[in-house]
Amino acid sequence: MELNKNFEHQPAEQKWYSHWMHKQYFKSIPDGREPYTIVMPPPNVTGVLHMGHCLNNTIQDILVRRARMTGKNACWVPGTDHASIATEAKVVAMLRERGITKSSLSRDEFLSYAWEWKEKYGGIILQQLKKLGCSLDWDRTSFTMDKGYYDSVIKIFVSLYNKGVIYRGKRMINWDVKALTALSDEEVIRKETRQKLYHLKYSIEGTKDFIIIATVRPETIMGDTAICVHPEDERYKHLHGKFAFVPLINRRIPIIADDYVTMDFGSGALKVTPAHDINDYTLGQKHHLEVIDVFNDNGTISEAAQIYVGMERFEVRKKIAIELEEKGILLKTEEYTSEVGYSERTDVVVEPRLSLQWWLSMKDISSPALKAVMEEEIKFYPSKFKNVYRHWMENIKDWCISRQLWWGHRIPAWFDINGKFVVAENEAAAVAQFEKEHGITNANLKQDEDCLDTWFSSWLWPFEVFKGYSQPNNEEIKYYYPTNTLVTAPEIIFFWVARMIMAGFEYMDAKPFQEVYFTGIVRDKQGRKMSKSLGNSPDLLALIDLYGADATRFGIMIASPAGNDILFDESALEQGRNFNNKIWNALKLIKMWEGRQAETDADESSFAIDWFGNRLNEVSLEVESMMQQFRLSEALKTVYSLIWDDFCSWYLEWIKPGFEQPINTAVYNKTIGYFTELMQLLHPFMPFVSEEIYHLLQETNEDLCVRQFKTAITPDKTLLEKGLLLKNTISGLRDVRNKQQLKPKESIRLFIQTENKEVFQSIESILSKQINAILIDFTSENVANSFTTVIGKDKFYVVSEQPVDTANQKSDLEKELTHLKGFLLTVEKKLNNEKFVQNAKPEVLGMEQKKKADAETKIKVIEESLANLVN
RNA sequence: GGGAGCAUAGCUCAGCUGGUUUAGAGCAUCUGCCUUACAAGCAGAGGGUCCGCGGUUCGAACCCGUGUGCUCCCA
Repeated sequence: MELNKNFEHQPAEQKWYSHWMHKQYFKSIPDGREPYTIVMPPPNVTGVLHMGHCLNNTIQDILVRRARMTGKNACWVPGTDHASIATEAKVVAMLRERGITKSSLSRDEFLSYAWEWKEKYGGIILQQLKKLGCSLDWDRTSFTMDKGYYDSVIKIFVSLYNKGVIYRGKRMINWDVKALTALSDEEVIRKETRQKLYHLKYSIEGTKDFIIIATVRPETIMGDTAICVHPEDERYKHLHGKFAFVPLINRRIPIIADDYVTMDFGSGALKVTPAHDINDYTLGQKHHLEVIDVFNDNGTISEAAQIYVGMERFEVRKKIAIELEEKGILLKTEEYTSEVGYSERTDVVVEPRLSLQWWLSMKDISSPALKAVMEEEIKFYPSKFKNVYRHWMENIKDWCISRQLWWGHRIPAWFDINGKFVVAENEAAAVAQFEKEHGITNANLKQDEDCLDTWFSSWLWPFEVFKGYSQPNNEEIKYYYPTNTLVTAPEIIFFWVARMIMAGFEYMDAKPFQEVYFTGIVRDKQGRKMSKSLGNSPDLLALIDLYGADATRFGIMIASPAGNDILFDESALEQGRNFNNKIWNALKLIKMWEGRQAETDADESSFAIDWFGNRLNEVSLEVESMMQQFRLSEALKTVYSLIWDDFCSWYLEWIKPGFEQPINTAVYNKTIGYFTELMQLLHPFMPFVSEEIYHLLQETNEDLCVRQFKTAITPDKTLLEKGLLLKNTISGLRDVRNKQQLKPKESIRLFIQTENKEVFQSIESILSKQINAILIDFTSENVANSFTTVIGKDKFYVVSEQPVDTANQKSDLEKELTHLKGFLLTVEKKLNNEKFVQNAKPEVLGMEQKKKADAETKIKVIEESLANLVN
């Protein structure tokens, strides 16, 4: 069979993905096996695949594929999130392009556009995950606004309302003036922002005096309803209880005292604007101040402000500053940097605003969720996130769950014209409920216009994808729940992870997952977070096309320990592609032997075969343990090095027959077996190339994708050590050849001075092949005209046609001698320390004694060599 | 302002219970090789004040304190 020069990823990816699908390997139905379940964090329905998804889903696929190969019934559930704000924003933008404004549409009209958009573009991301090789059970694809899921969200709202956990309340919220909706605290991004601090004069009633106020928001002065000073501030004690006038509009406001004020910030006097600042609001409530809202929903100035009505807030900031300056009220401005909140979705400055919203009381519902993580009923990897989690859960605030949007789950509250309301699953139930609660029959009710926060639906994800709430105790929920592993970004630990845990305990009476693996954040080479605005996010599909899905998976996994950010570097993908090529070439080599087998003497290769078999067992066990600890990056590195170094660089070279010579059939078959096992180990990480090679190695109807791992046995330590000795000896002697500037084709004669003659005899044939020696013999004394080297405790004399470079050799030996003597000194220092001998554990003591003996032997051997050199 | 974390080779990171040959790997670098699987390769080599200072200990990259620098979260 003629093989291509390089592995061609594109045809292999297409062929194997559709083959796996055809065989329904990813499909899971409950059976007698132990389940292994992962629910995918649902991406936004309008999203496209980016680096974060790539990392996250590669990790999940590795875990799922490995589980599938170890006897588990693996079930990985895909799906998408309706993402109310993000999706609605996209639909609004799309409509704007067509010349349609949202306000000109009815709710139903808008929603039909939104659904049309969702059907057209929704779920592109799921198709992209197939390119990456993700082994998802596609029949289970869920969407947070599927009919059944939608109904469950509504029912849960009603249930929580009836339990008294959901309430309606006027609170200070974060208002997005562009999206025209409330935002939860988590949706607000704080950024250091350069601002100006304006110092303004407020005149004091009945005097010619004035008080100076420093503010970054002069456009809100029309909403001022007090001035506050610190009660102990000597500068202002005479003003307590007096009144001042708001500049420009001359409204009379009291001067109050409260120790909330920081005396040494600005002038020490604070303007209190309860409608537009959370702290001022609290202060206002304490002192019973009036609340004057000077903004409209969209961030323009309202009638209540009296001036600048209808103008945009930041425009007004500039204009009012000019007016205040002209009128002599603005004393000075300073540069000032502070943190300002921006909307995560629209990136506009968030306006604190008093608003009537729906709230979920978090205190009771959160306590089992906190306990479960603290007591490791749910384990976090890495565990440092436990602290973060605890800190948030212990200071948890009520959750604002209403959003002024249409795309989402509409709040099931029904109002009459007088503002009386009931909460019910549907209109008919509401009418009945209204009669019960308010004594009014056949009331004319209108449903709340608002939607629920997206996370109020996705917190049900781990059980509702199995209909655990809508069809309690069904076969699937009983089998798959609690799920096994959640793989997610630490950014959404509060948004989503914490709330899923709460919902799990509240509605399933059990945790939603056993363990959470937090991935890192993908950053670019300079350590910047990848984002659209920076344009530093590479086109993932282009990368997959170029390097292949396996190489992409390799590149993103090779340097990404759990919870650490990963610096994305395209050269890692290149390394992955080179790895593919390496494996491919190993296959080509073996394929060359396919038709060139004979019943020759296999003794020469027996050591290689025994050694590699043991090495394979050793690494299999290591990988298993790393996988259990979620050390995926290290596991991949280990497999990489097993294949590249141990298999290709050592094993294959050791068994390789001479030019055009046949290979022993038994050795050949053994090698095919080893290669197969290597591909199996690699498969979870790089599924396509491994499946392709598996099928090319030998004709089979089985697929690697579902091949079960055999149990690794404990390796033979002496054999492994012998392998190590062989490797070290070969490297050491190759170094001698290099230093002697011997060409590969120039052969040498080798004399070994050792106490372990039998060991070297058993590896002699491999050794001679690897260092191109025409003769290997043993000696008990110095060999004349040779280049001497000491490897471990053994001495090697290399005889070649080249003249021996004594000076070079001498300096090498001296360097080694200095090192050893220094080393011996530290060991002796320890051993001569009485306290060490008394306190150290016996095995440590023994080790030190062995170190000393070894070093002394080596020193002796080197000194002898040096003495011989002088002669 | 409050809290958490990080600092080890040029880069990315291991180093898990303090002792495992005076610190390991991959990538990059350098030297030599187009050796009949692979130049996307082979063989070999060099490269370190384990951030600074102080302490605990027979013994510290690891534990404690402190300083510096960076990152993240919360207000």
